[in-house]
Amino acid sequence: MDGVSGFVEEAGVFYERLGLSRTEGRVMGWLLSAPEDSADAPRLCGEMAVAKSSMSVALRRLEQVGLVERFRRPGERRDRYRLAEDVFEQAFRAKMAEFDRFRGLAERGLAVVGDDPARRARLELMRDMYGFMAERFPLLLDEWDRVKEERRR
Amino acid sequence: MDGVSGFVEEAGVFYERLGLSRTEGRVMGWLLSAPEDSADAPRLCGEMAVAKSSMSVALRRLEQVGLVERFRRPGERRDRYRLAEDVFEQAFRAKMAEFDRFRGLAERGLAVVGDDPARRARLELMRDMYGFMAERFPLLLDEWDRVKEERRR
DNA sequence: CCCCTTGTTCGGAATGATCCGAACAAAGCG
DNA sequence: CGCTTTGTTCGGATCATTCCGAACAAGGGG
Repeated sequence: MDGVSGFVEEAGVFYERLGLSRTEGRVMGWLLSAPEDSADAPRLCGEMAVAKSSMSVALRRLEQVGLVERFRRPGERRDRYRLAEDVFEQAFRAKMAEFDRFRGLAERGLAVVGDDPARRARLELMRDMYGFMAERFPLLLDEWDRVKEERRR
Repeated sequence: MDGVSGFVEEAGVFYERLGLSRTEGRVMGWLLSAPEDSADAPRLCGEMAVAKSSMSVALRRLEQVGLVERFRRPGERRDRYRLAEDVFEQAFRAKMAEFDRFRGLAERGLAVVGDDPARRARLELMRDMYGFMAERFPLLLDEWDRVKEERRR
């Protein structure tokens, strides 16, 4: 209870800001702080008082985004859900993709703007900066992998 | 009219995904591709067919977020608006702040979760990773500044 | 002192997203 | 073949956000 359900709720509004729905965010929060490392749908429904239909779409979307994995133990009849092995890395990659879409937007802008240099300068800067970031981000992830390994010892 | 208005609209939905409103996003798009580097409110209202009340709140919020600057030429009676000098950098810093809030969320989780190691491990990983990113991000911005200067020559 | 311009605030309408309960599809078991 | 369990889809209700038009404040000429 208690502190935990507060945390779940907080995670809900948190992830909501990132484009997930409230319940999707709550599921993330619950799984992040869960006693077990996976749960089935009825459990999650009861845990956060949500209709199973809503839970169905929430889980499916979390799965599609790559934050949650769906699996089934052999012989079992219902699916179970757990955080993807690389949830955080996944979230970062999503951010990176966002950067790349920004670069794309800048390029679309350059395509429609004329050739007035002053007008192009801003968009070129935008394209270059987001391009730079999209390029460097994977390296940062690699570096994190190394640091993580190092800290583990 | 033309490609440009299409671009403005596209920018609208783009920035909407980032938490701005549609019209706020359109303003960003218009300023990004504008012939002049600033505009006043009536101009923007006419340009994208929006009530001046809506434009008022949109501009104020863009100003508060730091994406747009409000200024007035001496002797003039109405405000003008332009993209902040460091729009993109500003946007990146906002992202970084987001990372830091994530780290905070992880810490709140650690505070409410017990001391079951398995349960703490995930949240600790989350805290460390977002902490790492929040730490490295400013360096990336510095690096971009250098690269930008270098390319300029 | 009055009026005109500029910008903000307020109440209500419209739009969109989310969520629920119920109906539906699929699949395994007896 | 039924029956049960599990998961998805659908229509409608609810809720939040956005936007508009009108009223309101502030300030600067004349």
